[in-house]
Amino acid sequence: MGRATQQRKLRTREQLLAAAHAIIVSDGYEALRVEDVVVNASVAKGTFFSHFKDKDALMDILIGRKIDALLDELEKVSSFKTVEELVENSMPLLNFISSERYIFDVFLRLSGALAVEDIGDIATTLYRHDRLLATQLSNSSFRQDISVDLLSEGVQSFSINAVALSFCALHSGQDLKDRLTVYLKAWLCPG
Amino acid sequence: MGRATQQRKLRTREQLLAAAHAIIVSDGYEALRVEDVVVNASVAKGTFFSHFKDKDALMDILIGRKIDALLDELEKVSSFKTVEELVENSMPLLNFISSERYIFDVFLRLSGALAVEDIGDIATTLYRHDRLLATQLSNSSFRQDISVDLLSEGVQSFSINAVALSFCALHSGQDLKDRLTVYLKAWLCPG
Amino acid sequence: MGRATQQRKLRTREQLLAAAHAIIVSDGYEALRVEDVVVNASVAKGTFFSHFKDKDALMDILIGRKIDALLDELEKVSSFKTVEELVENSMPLLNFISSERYIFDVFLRLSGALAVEDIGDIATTLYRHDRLLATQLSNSSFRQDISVDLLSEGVQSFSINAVALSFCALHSGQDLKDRLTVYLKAWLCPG
Amino acid sequence: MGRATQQRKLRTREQLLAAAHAIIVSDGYEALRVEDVVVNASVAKGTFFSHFKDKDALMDILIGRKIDALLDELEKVSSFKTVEELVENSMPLLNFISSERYIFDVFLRLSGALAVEDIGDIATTLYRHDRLLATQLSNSSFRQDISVDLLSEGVQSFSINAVALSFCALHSGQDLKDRLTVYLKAWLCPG
DNA sequence: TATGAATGAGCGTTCATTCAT
DNA sequence: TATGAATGAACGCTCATTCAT
Repeated sequence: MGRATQQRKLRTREQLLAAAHAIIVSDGYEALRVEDVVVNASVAKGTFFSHFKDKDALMDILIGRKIDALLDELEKVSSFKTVEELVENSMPLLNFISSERYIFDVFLRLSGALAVEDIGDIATTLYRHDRLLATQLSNSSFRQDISVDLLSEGVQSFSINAVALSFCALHSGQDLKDRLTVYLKAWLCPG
Repeated sequence: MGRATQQRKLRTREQLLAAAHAIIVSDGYEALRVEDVVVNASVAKGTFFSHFKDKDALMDILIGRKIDALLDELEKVSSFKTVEELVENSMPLLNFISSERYIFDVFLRLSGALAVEDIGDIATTLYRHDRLLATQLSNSSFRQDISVDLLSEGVQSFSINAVALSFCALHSGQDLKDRLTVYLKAWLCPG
Repeated sequence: MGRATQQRKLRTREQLLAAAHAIIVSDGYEALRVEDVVVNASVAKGTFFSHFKDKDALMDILIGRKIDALLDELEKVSSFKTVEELVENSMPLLNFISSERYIFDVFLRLSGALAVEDIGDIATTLYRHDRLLATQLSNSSFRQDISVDLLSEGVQSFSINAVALSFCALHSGQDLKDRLTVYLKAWLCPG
Repeated sequence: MGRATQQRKLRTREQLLAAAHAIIVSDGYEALRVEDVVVNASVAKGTFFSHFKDKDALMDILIGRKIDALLDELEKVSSFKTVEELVENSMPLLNFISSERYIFDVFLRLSGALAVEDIGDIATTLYRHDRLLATQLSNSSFRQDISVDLLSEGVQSFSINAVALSFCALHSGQDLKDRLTVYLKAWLCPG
């Protein structure tokens, strides 16, 4: 593949990603249609599939990019002094996940794939999240009777549960935070 | 509405449910087609939609019934002496939920609706599950520093997480059980 | 059938007609659904069909009533001095017919049935229209070289054509009148 | 769009039209089912709707083609010496229009759209009919006191009326012709 | 690599009408 | 007479994905 061809390919790919991003910003992830993406990118339908394995692959990249940006922020904190601090720092990510059912489903679907490398970019991102959380918890002084990995899995379990409950019309955004705080206090500082 | 007419409607409804149940037993939930249901029930397609809002509504009822049956079993136990006993008794339900991605999705979607009456039968069922678990935990002697409701929500969080992980090809059924045991020991008997 | 029963039947019938009329007034003929009629009349679906052969029968009555009222007005004129006068007097009826495609279709469908008695109320009404027009024309002094019946059929042909053209978005209500005037001058006063 | 692709699309379109035509020839327009068309054309259902907006759009094309063929015949005549000749030459088209209620309805619905280009092929065809008739009449020597366009519209009005009446069970095909002859003599040769 | 026509299974809907009670 | 559950044949549509050029 010549240099020019390579550049063209890259440009097309970015056009597709940009078009998809624009749609998501205005209409949400759920509403994204391959048809619209290719039209907005001024590219043929088939071209889409020569750049991305399938629609999910595109979604993973888009969601992965977003989460990566959020993790960049989260990474600035090396440890948590209190549960409140942990919750506070988790909110941007959780708010994103709870912003749309579609995102939550992707997240949940792939969070079971933590240790699997070949699933794609988003799995890497989620793995990064898992490791980051474990590291931060190991630098913090919560309960010491269980492994950091277990501690981390617990935090994730409660986070997911809190987000799931937030999809019920009765639970507002504030609820998510309060609920998670209660959960994590009981989990991280028992007794 | 005359008594006879009422009975007729009920009968048709049961025919529909029975036909759907038969399909699910042999081919799974995912494979259920409205077309097949009405043919097997010897009923017109229009009739289906006068009984159920859409296919999902039927699915909810079917899944709800199945869970109800499992809860009937679970209800025979009034308390758990050990985490192992709790896990052991939870397995039938968890195995069902993890038996098909479709079921898990329905379960997760509706488990956010606890205590909401107007969502339909399955919400009632999930509420029943929540209450049953809380009662059983209150009769058991696990950690006493937090409310029974919180204890119950934690159990559910970990259960869902364990099931979610079980959908990753790497984790087998045995894993689900072991993983949950580890989780719940850390949750129910900290320190 | 007892007197009381008879009265009840009549009352139900009027309830149905009233309910239908209300729907038509607010949503038009096209939008009328048997379902809505029976609900508004607080009557069962089947009852509708014991009062009217089918939905069309109801429509015919409703449209027939409306046309009859218009003919009552038209009847006050015994002859036309000019084409303009004929057109002017025809407009209420033509405006009604052109007010909705549905009405036009019914009108056209049944206007072929002029001499047939057993088609229903509306046929009688259309027959009345035909006779009325013929009488009025015979009292007028338009071309005398052809029979009054033929003269009348021509007027009706042109009227229908003018209404048909009015359904094209390009032709407004005023057009209908102007167009018809040109037609009828050429038809009624040739040479 | 590549030449080959373009040809392929055209070929598919013709397959669809051919399949539909075959059905119509054997069973009539009324009996045409989209399902049957796609099966006979060995094409997916989705393909149908990417070629035609809906079933009606296909019907319009088919009816338009048929009328076009009839107009090709009619075009061979440049003028009419007598009303009988005009009627005689009009019969193929009128017989087609009166052969099925469905066709008449389409014809009537669209004949209001004369001179409107964007309605579709059939409108173009009807426009062609209108122009052809006007030209033929202008070459003939019927009444000269009115414009050729008006003369033509009158012929069409009477034709439509004659066809409409032919749908009444009482009027046979012969009637249509006779009736039209009477109408047109009075219209074209008054006095 | 790019193109875009074609795929295809199934859902939800419509709604006048019938018929057993 | 009144009831209302049941009928049933299409239609339109969805939309990610494939494949021949």
